[in-house]
Amino acid sequence: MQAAEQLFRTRQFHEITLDEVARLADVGKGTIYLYFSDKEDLFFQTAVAGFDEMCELLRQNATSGITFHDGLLRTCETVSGFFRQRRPLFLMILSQGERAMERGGGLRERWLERRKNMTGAVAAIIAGGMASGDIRPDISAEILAEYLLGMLRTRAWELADQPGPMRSHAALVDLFTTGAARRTAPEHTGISNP
Amino acid sequence: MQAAEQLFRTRQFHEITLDEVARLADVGKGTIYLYFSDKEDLFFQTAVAGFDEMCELLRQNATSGITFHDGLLRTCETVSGFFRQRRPLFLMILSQGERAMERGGGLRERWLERRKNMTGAVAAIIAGGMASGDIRPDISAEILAEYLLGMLRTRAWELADQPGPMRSHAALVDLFTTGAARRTAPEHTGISNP
Amino acid sequence: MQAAEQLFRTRQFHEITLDEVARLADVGKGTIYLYFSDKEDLFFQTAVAGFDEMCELLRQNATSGITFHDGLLRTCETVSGFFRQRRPLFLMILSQGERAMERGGGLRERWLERRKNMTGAVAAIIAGGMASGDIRPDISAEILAEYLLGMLRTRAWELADQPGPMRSHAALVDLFTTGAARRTAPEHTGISNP
Amino acid sequence: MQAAEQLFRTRQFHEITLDEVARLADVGKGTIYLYFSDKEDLFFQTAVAGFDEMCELLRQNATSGITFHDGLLRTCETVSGFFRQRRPLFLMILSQGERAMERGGGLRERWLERRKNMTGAVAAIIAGGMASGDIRPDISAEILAEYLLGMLRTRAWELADQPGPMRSHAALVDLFTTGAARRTAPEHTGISNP
DNA sequence: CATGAATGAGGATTCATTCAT
DNA sequence: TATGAATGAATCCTCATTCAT
Repeated sequence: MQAAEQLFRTRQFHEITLDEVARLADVGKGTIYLYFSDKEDLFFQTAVAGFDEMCELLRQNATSGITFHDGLLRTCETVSGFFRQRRPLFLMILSQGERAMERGGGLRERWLERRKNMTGAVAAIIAGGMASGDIRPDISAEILAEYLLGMLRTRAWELADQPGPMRSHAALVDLFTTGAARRTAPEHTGISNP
Repeated sequence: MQAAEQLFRTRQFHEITLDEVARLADVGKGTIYLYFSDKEDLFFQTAVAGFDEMCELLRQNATSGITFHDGLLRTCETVSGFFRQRRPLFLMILSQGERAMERGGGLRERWLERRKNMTGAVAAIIAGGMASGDIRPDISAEILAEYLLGMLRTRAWELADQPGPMRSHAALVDLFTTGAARRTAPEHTGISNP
Repeated sequence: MQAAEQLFRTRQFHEITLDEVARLADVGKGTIYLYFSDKEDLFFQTAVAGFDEMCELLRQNATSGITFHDGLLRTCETVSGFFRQRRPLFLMILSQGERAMERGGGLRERWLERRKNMTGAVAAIIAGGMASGDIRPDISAEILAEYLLGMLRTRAWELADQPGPMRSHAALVDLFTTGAARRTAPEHTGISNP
Repeated sequence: MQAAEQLFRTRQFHEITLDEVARLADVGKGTIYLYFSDKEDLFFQTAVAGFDEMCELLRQNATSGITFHDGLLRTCETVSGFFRQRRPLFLMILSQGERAMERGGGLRERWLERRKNMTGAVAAIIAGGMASGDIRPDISAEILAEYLLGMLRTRAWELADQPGPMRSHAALVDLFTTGAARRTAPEHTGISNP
């Protein structure tokens, strides 16, 4: 049924009719209401499932025995794909997020849990970097994770059509780790200063 | 009339009725259609005006004769306030953005222009940092501006309720400029590398 | 707009669609919602208007300077016509009555007031009969009015298709006033015993 | 299965879902359709069963060897209980009555038969009164029965919350038999005229 | 016989938009 | 130019009914 999340990937909550969902899922309209109490419920279940899927991928990245740098790179790729592919879905999550807060039925809890899950998955990888001495320890891994996610979102949405060298995730990781300031000594991340 | 953007600040596009807008603006409903072709048009005009307002502020920051670092700080503060205060407005822009693309009437052009305006205002400040040698020149100022904006958005939205030291803009600027990597010489808030 | 009460005269609440009402009233569907908050509201306004109309007629009967007996007769005719013509409307009132009690907006008060109005109009005539010595004083006029209304309802609904002498209102009034018991001495109401 | 008439006692036809009925009866929803062709059929069967039950009680009253007056009193008590307890059921019968007329399947006949049954049971008792000389013979027992039922309905529905002396069935029987007119010889509860 | 998941027709309600004044 | 009453298309949701198991 969530296969009808396909619609949520490309269009917005209020642009999608349940008739459409039903038609695409090839079920009767009433059938949807057997499994979801609401249009909103359908949306949240779908969103939550998306999060879970991504978190699963992230966790797989984390457990594979590669270096921190490569792990971070792969994390970026995973998240990037998700963000780019599901822009409307994430927009919906963003905009409907607090709407969920006002609803009963434990949605609030489930929602916050998933959000924390996603951030946590990235934070875990960053925490690994702290442990290995690659990442500064003076900012919490969670906050760094949020900022990294913010940059990835920017890349996926605002810079989606930008050409050029900054397209590589390596460059993004470099910016995230070494910052925007000019460096006198060349670094190890592969982007050579002029 | 745009004073009715007050509504857009706290609620979503499809949650706002034109009756409300008209009532708040204290005009007849029909009057709106004398000045805006559409509900969507009203929205875009409002959004664009918001952008212009912010750009104006940014430009004032840029021209005042302060150091790059202070200018960047003030820029962050300006943008932050805008982001925090107008989360729903920006969400609308984000989500309705491509809708605008498909519409006629030069909206597409006007929209892209304003977006470029905002990014440009931040980019100009960053370009100043490049000129002064504070910012690495190997990534275009526009892209750096986008990322900075992304971090500011993250701070305004995702980290809105986070307590602690990362709340100061100084900390955010530090992260943006020096990066997340551990530095050999522990130097926490300075900008220039040793 | 209440001219669409015509529909309520012949069909039941849930058998009537607002499309029908709108079509018959020759207005847009939305227009109905400008004047009635609800389908239920439309129903109650209509019902109340019906009551008022009947009460108006009853009051006209009461004020005309005729004997008690003739007044009662005319009252019966008036009520009868209403009952027969608006069976579904009254059924609705009956069945939706308590529904109204649970709703806010002063509907409860308005409803009880109208009901009391109708009973009161009949009770006033009966009270006249008490004053003139025609009606027994040991039962309150209101209760007698209720029973008379009950008999009229029976006549209008259950006996609608009964042929024969009991069709005349005179006979009903006789039954109401002199009762069902056998009388030894002939009375003054015109129905002679065999 | 008709044990689910419990629902019909307190709510209206269109407020009751078959899911509810099935759940309460503790059978599958489909099972209902094995025994009833329709929701309406279920309703009529239930209503008819209610009538039969009441008629059975009435017949028991009639056959017990008590005086006419006591028999009438007990009849009133029996019917009253039924009316008060099943107001919604009778409303349904009233309002759906003609709907039954338009349906095939002999429902019309079955319905009219039961109606005649109930009236007949009361009429039989009244006919007994005619035979004993207690009841006037110039109005058919059936019609008198209808009016008596009408008064009982009024008492059960309209006067349900009325306090005071008219609450006793004796008073109602008195009104029915001796009428509302003032009597020259004040004789308040007796049945036979002097 | 019994079931209950699936169905989809049907209806109340909202709200952007128009247009006569 | 300003208005706001009128409009009706659009959509969520319910629930009687069916039918494969």
